[in-house]
Amino acid sequence: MEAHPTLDQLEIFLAVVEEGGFSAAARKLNRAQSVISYGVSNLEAQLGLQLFERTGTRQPRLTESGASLLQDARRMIAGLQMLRARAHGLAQGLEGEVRLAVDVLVPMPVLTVVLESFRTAYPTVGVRLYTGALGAAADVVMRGEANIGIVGEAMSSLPELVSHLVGGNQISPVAAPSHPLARADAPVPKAVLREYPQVVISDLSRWTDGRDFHVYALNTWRVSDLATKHALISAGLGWGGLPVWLIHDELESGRLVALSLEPYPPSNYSMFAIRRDDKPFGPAASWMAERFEAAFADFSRIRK
Amino acid sequence: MEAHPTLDQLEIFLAVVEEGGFSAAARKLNRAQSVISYGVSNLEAQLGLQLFERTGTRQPRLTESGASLLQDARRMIAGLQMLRARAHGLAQGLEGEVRLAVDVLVPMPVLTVVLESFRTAYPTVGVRLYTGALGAAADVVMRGEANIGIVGEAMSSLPELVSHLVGGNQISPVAAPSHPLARADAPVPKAVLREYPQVVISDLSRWTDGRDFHVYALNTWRVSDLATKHALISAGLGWGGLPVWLIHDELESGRLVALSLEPYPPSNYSMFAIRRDDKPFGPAASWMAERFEAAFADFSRIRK
DNA sequence: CTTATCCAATCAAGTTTTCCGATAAGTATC
DNA sequence: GATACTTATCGGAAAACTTGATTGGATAAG
Repeated sequence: MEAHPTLDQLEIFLAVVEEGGFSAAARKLNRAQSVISYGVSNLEAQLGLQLFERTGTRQPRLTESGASLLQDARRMIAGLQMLRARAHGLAQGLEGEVRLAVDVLVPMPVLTVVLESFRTAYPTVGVRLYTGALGAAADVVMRGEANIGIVGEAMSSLPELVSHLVGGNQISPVAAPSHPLARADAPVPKAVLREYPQVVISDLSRWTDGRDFHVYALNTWRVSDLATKHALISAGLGWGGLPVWLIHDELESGRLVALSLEPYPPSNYSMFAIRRDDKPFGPAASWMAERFEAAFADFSRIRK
Repeated sequence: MEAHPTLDQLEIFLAVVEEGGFSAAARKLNRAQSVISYGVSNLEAQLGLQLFERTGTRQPRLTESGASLLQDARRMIAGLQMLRARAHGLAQGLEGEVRLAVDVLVPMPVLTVVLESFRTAYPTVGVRLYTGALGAAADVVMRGEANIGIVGEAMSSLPELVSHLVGGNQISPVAAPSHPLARADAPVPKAVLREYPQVVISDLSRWTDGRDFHVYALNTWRVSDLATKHALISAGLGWGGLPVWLIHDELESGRLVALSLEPYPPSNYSMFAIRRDDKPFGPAASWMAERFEAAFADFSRIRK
């Protein structure tokens, strides 16, 4: 009653079920047949019930109870294999977890493709994901909460960070078709531009405090995330820069219009993988950084 | 390398982490302190890594690897307890699984309340849920695929079934307010009624084949589920009976109108728990049947 | 500074468990 | 009925586990 079932016993149990017999299980596990018999009867004694119906018939059959417990046994063995795989990875220097901070400008298709392939390549390495605008993602890396960040150019040049170019991102100033700028003569000079409210992502981290990028208007809407910026611009409340991947369909269908502005041409916003200089990548993190580079390349190839 | 970690070792590991020390873990587990030492170092050897940082310090601290594996270890022990609990239940005659077939007329709030309380009362008993209209649910019980059914009156009187009244269900003929019957003089006689298309749930099981209940119209829409019936009636394509619990809000707001029909008054449709006479309920199934009765009672009390 | 206390590691010895190989008893198939 | 295959069981050997005592080290109190 005190005694626990053993993983060994559960493994025997599974082998018997899968192979359909005690002897076959013994062969599969490379152990004596008596061990199987012994193991099964011990397991049955500890659980206080019969797992197999073996009334002299050639093949023992699972009882109903056995079938119910089979699922638990499978879970246990799967968990064991997971644990062993993780331990094996850790023993070889793999991280137990990668904490990734991404800027909101990283195209979602790139992010999902990378995460998906990462999961199959490193099933034992957990992923923790932080997202933030502009400085926020870099800030998380600076504080050591994330060990890899994918951020824009401006953030990657801080002295405590090591950065590596992984790809680019087309940003274009846009507005709703009903917006006056959409119908103005191109290119719009700076002096005109500043008269129209601009939607700007603002960020509360200390690294970008007070700095503005491509802000020309006197009047700004400050939002904290890309979705809100997108919504405000779509609603015609103002103009602003948005990544082309996000609004590709809307540009095609005319629900948004690309603006031609003198001081703000459509620009390629480079993205960098960053880490703190005193926290080198483990194998999984550096694999992930390479994968981001490849995914960015694939992504811009498809867009063209 | 071949040797598996043992559940015993994992339990020791957890105890050390929770108690914060080897000796404390020994006290908790009522075992000699050397066992803890032995067990931890064996586990570390088998996994090929260090779990604790113990550089002469008073309290051993988890390494990063240890923290990663801790979660797996917890899962394993939780799984073990689940398995043992299920085995304990099975040994005492509990079912490993209850297969429940419900008629679509069972109010969803009743069903969810019962399933929720069942899950807390019998966490080790799995539930498989079948839903169907009219005969379908009873059919599943007849065929032995489900061991408990909650069905309407007509299905419960088959000779191979044992049935028990668990509650009732108000059914009312209704139509959209735009429907001619909604504005007709009440009560509508049968001869008039048959001129308007009726939406009827039809069921393909052999037990109700060819039988119809409360079908008066010459022209019928035959659908296979309640949601479709509901949608067709709401759209004004026809009239038909719907359970009051489903359309309570729509009756209040006037989006549906209760009809007063001479041959089809609002009726109480009784619901029965059924089982095959040669397959008696186990303890969990009979608890569930009782719970359905209580839930139906609560439900109709609240509706009043 | 000394002493007492608590801790983890290790060792030797006894006990229990597990394993193997052989054997027995039984069942399908030919 | 012979044969080839099962599962159960037993005895002896090997391995693993447990215990209790001891050691060396770190902390806290006197």
